[in-house]
Amino acid sequence: MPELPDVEIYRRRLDSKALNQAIERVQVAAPALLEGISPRGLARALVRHRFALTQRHGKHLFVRIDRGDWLALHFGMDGDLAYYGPAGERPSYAGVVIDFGNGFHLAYVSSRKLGRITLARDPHDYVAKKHLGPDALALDRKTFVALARRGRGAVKTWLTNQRVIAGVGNIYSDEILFQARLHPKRELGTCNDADLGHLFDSMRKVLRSAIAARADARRMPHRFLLPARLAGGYCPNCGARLRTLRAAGRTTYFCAHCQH
DNA sequence: CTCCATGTTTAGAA
DNA sequence: CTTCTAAACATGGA
Repeated sequence: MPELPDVEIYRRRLDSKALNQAIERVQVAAPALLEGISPRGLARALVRHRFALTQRHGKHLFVRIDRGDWLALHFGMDGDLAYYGPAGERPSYAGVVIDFGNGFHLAYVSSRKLGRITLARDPHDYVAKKHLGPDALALDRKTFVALARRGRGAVKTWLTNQRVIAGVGNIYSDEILFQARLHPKRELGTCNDADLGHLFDSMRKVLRSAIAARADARRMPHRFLLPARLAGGYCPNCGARLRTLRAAGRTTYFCAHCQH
């Protein structure tokens, strides 16, 4: 699930539970998740330290290690963060488990192992190296419109390009375009100021609603596409059967009647 | 067995 | 150089 809203939920979970606890041990069950650092190196960076604060940029989560670097987490297609106590059970597919002095644990969970864990000097440095665009929720309307004016091609491809704007992926781009009533393949160059303003508003509304719904489609407003898509099929606006196409290399759901 | 999946990177084509 | 597509990554589920 990990697009911007999901990662924001992970960030808040870590923030409310796992800060300022002494790290006693780091177990790496899936070394393939680590990028540019060995299991021993990761343990050396973390053990006897504490997490001080968190930060998020797009789909990337950063955790400041006191008197040290930042832990940078990306979650791929199915990554998750689980926090559990002494009585809790280690989740399946826990690739990295951090044990705290209070008996609690933080686990990076992923079966497909498409995410990555690494150390960064600081978030800014990491964002620059990855060529990430501005965070979707930190972006103001003027900058958004200016970026869009420079963009080319299908609006969905542009919106999901992390080098343009960081945080929007396949699932939420469908929701944003549905709310903005824009066809996923609509050429960006044919969008006027009203279209772009509407797109910006929809992006903020969708991302903020998703965070408020704890990134759970079942808790989202019933006028959203997401719950309908889970249920399997009809436009919550006009009732037409939803259609699919391929855009930006991925399956795209949309309403041909409402989106142009 | 086949196909598909919420992400990213890379190779190759146009 | 830009843009797009397909494949690859690893694995589970329908």
